[in-house]
Amino acid sequence: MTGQKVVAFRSWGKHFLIVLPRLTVRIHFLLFGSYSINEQTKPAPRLHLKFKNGDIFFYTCSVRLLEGDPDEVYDWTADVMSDAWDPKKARARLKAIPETLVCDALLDQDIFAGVGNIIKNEVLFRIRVHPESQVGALPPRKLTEMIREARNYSFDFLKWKKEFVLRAHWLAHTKSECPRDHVPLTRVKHLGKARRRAFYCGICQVLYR
DNA sequence: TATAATGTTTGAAC
DNA sequence: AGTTCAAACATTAT
Repeated sequence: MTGQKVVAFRSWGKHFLIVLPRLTVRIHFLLFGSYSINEQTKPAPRLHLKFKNGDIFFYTCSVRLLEGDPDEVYDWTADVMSDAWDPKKARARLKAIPETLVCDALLDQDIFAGVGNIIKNEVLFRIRVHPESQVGALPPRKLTEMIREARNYSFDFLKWKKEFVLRAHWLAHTKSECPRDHVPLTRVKHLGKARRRAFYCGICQVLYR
């Protein structure tokens, strides 16, 4: 990497990419990762890049090198925040896995790259779909909504995150009462194949089977 | 203060 | 050979 110029900073889903002429550094921040620019703010950086005009530090993250052109590695149409995001492709991919529970489908990075557990819970609450619904049982309009809100909520997430008000906007995730029906939300510790936390309302979120 | 989680990879176990 | 599962990573809010 020494002496090579950064060609681009990019992202695909939860991957942050530092593109150099012959290789790409792939950062994944996992649960607790962070970065700082110019000053080191934490004890042990996983990666420290020095440039003529400054520095970048990455902490507690996964760092991997990718050979070659990222356009050969990544399918940008699957990235929910990309300009290249293609909802029709997402729909086709979902059609191929009708038995899959929607709670697992939303976390599938090959379909919804970038969507995580918080977004999963909030999207399903917004569209009033029970997390254990089967993809193939969703009415066409609900499927459309799920695909649309996966992208939509991701942009809300980013906006609120930057304003430090993300948590304040959660309607279901970690909540104990349904803001619509004022009944206790169901909290499941390990739901679906992904075995991730789920928060949902048994009244307004419809189970499609 | 102890606990659990916004996520992924690895490797053992089945 | 395929899947399933827990551990590991190590920080932070609750």
